[in-house]
Amino acid sequence: MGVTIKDVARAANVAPSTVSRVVANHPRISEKTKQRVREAMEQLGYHPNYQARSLASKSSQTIGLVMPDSTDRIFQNPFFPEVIRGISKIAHSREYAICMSTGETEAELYDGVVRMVQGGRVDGLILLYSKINDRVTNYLKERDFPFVMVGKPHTDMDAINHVDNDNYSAAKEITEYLIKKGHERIAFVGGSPDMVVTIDRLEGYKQAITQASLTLHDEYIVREKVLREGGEEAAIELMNLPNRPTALIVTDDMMALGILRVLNEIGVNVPKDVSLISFNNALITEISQPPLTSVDIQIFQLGYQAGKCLIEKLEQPDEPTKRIIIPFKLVERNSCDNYRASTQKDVKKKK
Amino acid sequence: MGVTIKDVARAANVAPSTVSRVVANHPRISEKTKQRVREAMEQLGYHPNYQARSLASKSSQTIGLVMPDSTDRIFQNPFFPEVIRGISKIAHSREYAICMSTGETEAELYDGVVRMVQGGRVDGLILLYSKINDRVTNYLKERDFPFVMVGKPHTDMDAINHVDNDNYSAAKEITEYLIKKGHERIAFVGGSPDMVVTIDRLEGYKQAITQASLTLHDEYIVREKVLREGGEEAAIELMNLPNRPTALIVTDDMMALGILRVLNEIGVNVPKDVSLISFNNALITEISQPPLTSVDIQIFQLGYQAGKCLIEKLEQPDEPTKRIIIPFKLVERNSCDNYRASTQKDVKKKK
DNA sequence: TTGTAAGCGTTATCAG
DNA sequence: CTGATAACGCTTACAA
Repeated sequence: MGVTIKDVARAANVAPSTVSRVVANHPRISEKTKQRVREAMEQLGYHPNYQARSLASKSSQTIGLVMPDSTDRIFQNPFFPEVIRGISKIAHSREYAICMSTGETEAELYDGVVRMVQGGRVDGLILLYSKINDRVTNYLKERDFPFVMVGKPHTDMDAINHVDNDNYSAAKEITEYLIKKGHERIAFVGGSPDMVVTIDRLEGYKQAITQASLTLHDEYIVREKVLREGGEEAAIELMNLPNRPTALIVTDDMMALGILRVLNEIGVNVPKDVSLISFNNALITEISQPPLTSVDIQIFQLGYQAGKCLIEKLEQPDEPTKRIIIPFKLVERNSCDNYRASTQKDVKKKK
Repeated sequence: MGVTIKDVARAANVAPSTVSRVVANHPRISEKTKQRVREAMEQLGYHPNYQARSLASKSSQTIGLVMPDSTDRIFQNPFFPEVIRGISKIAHSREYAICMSTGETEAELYDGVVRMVQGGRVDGLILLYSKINDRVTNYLKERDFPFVMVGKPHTDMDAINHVDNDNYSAAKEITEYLIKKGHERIAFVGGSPDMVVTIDRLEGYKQAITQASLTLHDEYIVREKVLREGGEEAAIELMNLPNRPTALIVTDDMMALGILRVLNEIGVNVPKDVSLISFNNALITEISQPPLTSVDIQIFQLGYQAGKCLIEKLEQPDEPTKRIIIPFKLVERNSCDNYRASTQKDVKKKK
């Protein structure tokens, strides 16, 4: 295919090993030869062969990305491009390549990961999801293969590098935010119940409700597997409740958007009749009408820090296990309003 | 790191080369030894080392993905996850890995590609964009490196494998669709003017307008670099025109969504006052209110076929250059209506 | 500071 | 049908 280290060596009148050293910027090499070799490289258009390098050095300088299985349409969630952008950024600057692994089913995905790992294609992995009892996670832990998780591990928190938001606090905070606005009947619409993020946020929500001495209604809690369709059905059911909620916490912008639509269809106005608040702060929250109040979880940072953490681990294997918490920020737009009893049929107290 | 071909050979009492043959499913090998070797592999948990394999066979079995530079927020466009899903599907089934290349600037991106190519990291590339005078494209053409483009090449159409929609016809068709609905003042809001897709669609639009003997107003044609913000400004300008359009063709769903919002804000109702039709048929078109009429360009297929085309090229280098056209389909939702003069101040004729 | 030579884990070319 | 053996392009002791 191309020009090899030997060609360069010949051209520069040095040994191949010297060229290798120049490429690696080895300190004990004279400036003179460095110059000479670099010129030769330039002239011949030399580029190191990564396969050979990997083979010899037993490191591929590439990071593997593991997506959740793409059976549902979760993939269309802008979350992924954005984390990837963050990971790319740091990877690029540290000269790591990025390899993706996807699969339609969990088994396919697992297979892909095993091949990547055992085949030596990647030095480490970043898991772009966190769910309970995950085969991939178990496999990696068992093999003691370097990886970092975006999200909170369900078990072994202290043994798994991860970068996450404080989802518990975030959910608690926005619930309190709604309570402060006078809402007492607040519903929670979460994603798949086996995603850790759902669990955490639900916990924060519950805590806030309880702490405010409000009653926790089971009917107000919905967790749906499918990102969109589920949310929409859930919304209708919630609205059909005899004592329907006046505010909705939705754990994903896309889902919230879907809910917004059905609400409109059945004549429920946001934010007048129902307040809506969601997570992720994707581009669409700005575009939506009304623009959605949403929790900015800093997806880009999530990715960037995950990448950084992994690379550090790879380059200094004795680096301690880390837990990195990315701050969140509530971005207020126009989907939340104060509770006004007057607009509701089933009036309670409250002015 | 792990168990190698030699370990397996020893365990099965054969030569390493025999193991290699078994892995490759070489025909001239007895069933007996195949069995024996396979058992040994199973027992030892053998997985071939890809780096070594690549080095020896001079093929990496991986496909590189080249994204557009991520300076604007184009990356948040659901187009990308979806093409990637398509590419993944075929890649997975043919046992190819996927390597991503991104960069913030064009230069960074170009660098990444060169490293991938010259470093032997990938056997071929898929470009997920098509723009005029692209450095990456030129480089690949010059080196005669296998690649396929998603979209239509600006030049050398016959020499570049590509998969595309017939964007000219698509645009023409939807323009005619609007004309049939009675619209005579139809505006075109496209993306960056140096993306080939913008050029093609604009051409189709123009053709339809001219063929219907309507006048082509320059003020009705807008091309904006930035995906969202641009579109929104454009919409306001269009609406401020003395003779404002009654229908808008927007070349991207996200953009259309943004436009939809500003239209609402300035009191212009879609579809009553203005009809809106867009491209891509992303999930958000269903969620939007009103749901958007959009052209389904079958993004998944675009990716799948691009992957297939590349792999075929890689495995049979004498495969002729291909041009694959994926059919589109207009998906009617609720953002288009018949033109009704009554709702407009500046009444023309037309019933 | 630089050169020599032995791998890294495969595949491929010959023999047999 | 199977076994030696030489690459593949690079890194890295070990020498010099």
